[in-house]
Amino acid sequence: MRIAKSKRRTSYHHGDLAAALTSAALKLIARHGVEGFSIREAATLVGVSPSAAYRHFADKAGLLAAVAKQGFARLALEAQDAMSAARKRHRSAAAKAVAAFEAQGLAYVNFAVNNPEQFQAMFGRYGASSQQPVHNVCSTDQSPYELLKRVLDELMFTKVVTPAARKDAELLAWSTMHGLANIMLSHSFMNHDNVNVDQVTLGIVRRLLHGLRLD
Amino acid sequence: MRIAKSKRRTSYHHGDLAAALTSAALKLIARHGVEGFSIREAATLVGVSPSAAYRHFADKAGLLAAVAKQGFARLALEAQDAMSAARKRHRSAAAKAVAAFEAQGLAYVNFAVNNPEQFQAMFGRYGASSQQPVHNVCSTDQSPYELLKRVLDELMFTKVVTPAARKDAELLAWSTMHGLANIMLSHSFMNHDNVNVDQVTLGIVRRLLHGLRLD
DNA sequence: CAGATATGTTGACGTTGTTCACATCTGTTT
DNA sequence: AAACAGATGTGAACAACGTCAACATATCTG
Repeated sequence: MRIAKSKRRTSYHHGDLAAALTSAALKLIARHGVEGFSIREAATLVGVSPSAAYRHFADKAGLLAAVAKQGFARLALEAQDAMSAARKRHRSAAAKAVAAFEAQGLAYVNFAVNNPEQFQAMFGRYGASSQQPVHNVCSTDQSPYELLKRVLDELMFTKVVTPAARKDAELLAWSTMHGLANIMLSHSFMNHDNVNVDQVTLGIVRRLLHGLRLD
Repeated sequence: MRIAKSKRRTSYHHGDLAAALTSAALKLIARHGVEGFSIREAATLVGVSPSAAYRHFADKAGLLAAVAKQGFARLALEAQDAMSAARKRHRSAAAKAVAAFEAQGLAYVNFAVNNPEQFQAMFGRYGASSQQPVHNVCSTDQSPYELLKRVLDELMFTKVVTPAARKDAELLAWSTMHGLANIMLSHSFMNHDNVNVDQVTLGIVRRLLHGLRLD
């Protein structure tokens, strides 16, 4: 793993090393993958000695957790944008809810496909989330699971369902979306070279929606 | 990472180092996780010098791929056993198909929950499957995706559906099962301490089955 | 201005993946 | 049986890694 050239800086102190390191980490993760990432390379890229990183992060996992955190924030933002845009295209509350649900699924899968390595840092076993509880790495209002729960509520607000059935519906929807996202970027058991991600995703989301009818 | 004591052996040659190494790797992966696994520790555990491993595997990823391969074989076996047992409990072909589908889902999720690290080696980005095409690591008749396709065929053999709809159904089912398995072992966005894995899984599988109606 | 605190550097330790030259065993050919 | 070739294991080495302790320097607070 060749180490890239270092930037120079004039002052002894960096200014915002923590942010610079997470952003460098994001770049490097995108390049060599999460497992190929090294704290030393990130430090060198930022133009700082490797041990400087330890003033801002407990260890390698800590840095990766910061990358994951950033990812959750961005995903929540993108999903919410997509949802509110989708809602604007319809009049009735029911149609709005359906459109929002579809938009959320599309946003989720697209995020995974377009940022596979960050997605891996967010959900993978290596970097974050699974060694530590998710709350350390993702606030409640950015949790994709919470987001999905909310749009599901919107979708079923008229129906009267038992709490258990609601919980089942949540888990089913979350499983399907999470599974689809993982499959889309795993390059396993699929040849999605000639595949339109949006189209396939929308197909699955609609079928899921259809299956979610709680009757 | 402390290295365990080594076994002794009498002869210069080992006999079946490849198998011994994969089995040691499986043990160690179960202990420290995939990312904490080292080829040196496996070699030491088997009682052999680290470089000996390179006579049997190209590199670390190669060894992990072997572990993954073993996992696919075992999963296929368990799933098929569970399916044929389930089929025996019913008379009509339709009921058999439904029972087999349920059994397959249960087997899949249970395998993931009971062998989380091997599951990770099979599907994770680190060890295998994603750097190399799956065929290197899992033969067609052991592919969980193929298995699921077959049981889906059985399930829908009466219905006439377009190939596109069938493909959609396959992807939906595969996404849901794979997603559920991942969620079950991610300890994220769920507190499944007081959770009966079989019961929850069966609930999801039945709901999926319900959503799969191709009308 | 002075001390305290935050931040960055240097150098080191132990571990890792991997390779190369060498040793030893096994099987085949003469 | 002797000689050889191929397969398999060893030992020492290399560069890179995560992490830490001792030290240096900048910034903040009084």
